[in-house]
Amino acid sequence: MKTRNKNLITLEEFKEKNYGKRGTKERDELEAGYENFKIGALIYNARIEKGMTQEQLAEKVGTTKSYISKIENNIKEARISTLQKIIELGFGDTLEVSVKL
Amino acid sequence: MKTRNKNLITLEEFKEKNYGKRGTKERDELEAGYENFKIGALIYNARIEKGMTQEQLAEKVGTTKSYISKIENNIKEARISTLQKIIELGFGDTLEVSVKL
DNA sequence: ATAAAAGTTTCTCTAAAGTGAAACACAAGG
DNA sequence: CCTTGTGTTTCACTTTAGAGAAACTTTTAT
Repeated sequence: MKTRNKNLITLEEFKEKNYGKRGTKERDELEAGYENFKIGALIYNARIEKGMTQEQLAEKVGTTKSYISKIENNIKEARISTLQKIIELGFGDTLEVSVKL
Repeated sequence: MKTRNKNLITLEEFKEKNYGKRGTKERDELEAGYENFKIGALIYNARIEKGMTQEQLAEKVGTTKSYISKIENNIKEARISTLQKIIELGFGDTLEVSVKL
C-alpha cells in the first residue's frame, strides 16, 4: 500500500511556495505570462496525481530527477518534444496542441 | 481584394513535398514520431488559413521569416513559449496544452 | 536522534534554439 | 526579358536546453 508522501502538497500550495500568494502582483504577472509557468505546475500536478516521485518520472522519461525538478520549477523550459516525452512516456497520456482557425 | 498566392499549397501537398507521399515508410515514421513534425505543419496550416506570409507572421511574433521557415519545415524545434508566441501574437489564438488525469 | 527518501541546487559539458543578415531559388506578372 | 514577392538556405553568433553527477536541504519514517 502506497502511503501518500507528505512532501506532496496541493498545486495551490506549490504555486504559493514558488510564486507567492494568489492576488499578489508578482503572482498575477506570472500567471498572465508565458506557458512555462503553467507547464511546470502542469507536470507537477500530473505527477502528484499519479503518485510518482521525480525520480520515478525521470526514469520513465529517460532523464534525471534534477532535470524534472528544474522543469517543475520553471528553471528550464522544455521543448515541445521533451514535453511530449514527459506526458507520453511519463504519464501514458497524449500531448495535444491546437490552434483554432 | 487579397488574391491568393499560388505559392500557397495545401497541407497535404506541403507534407508530400517535404516528407514524401502518404503511406510510404518514411512518411509514416515521421507521422508517428514526436510533435515537431506536426508543429511545423500546424503553423504552416494556420498561417495559410489566415492568409499570411512568413514575413507577416514573423513581424507579428517578433522574429524573422527565416526562423518561421525553419519552424515550418521542422529544421528547428520551438520551445513551448516560442510556440505560444507564434500562436498568440501571430494568430491571435490561445495555446492549449493538456494532460488528462 | 538518526537514517532514508525526496527534492533542490550547483557544476560542467554539448547540442540545439534563437537572432540577424544576406544570398539564393523560384514562380507570377508586367 | 526584368522585377517583385515569397520562401529557403547558409553563415556567424549568443543563449539556453538537455545530460549527468554530486553535494546539499528538507521531509518522512524508524
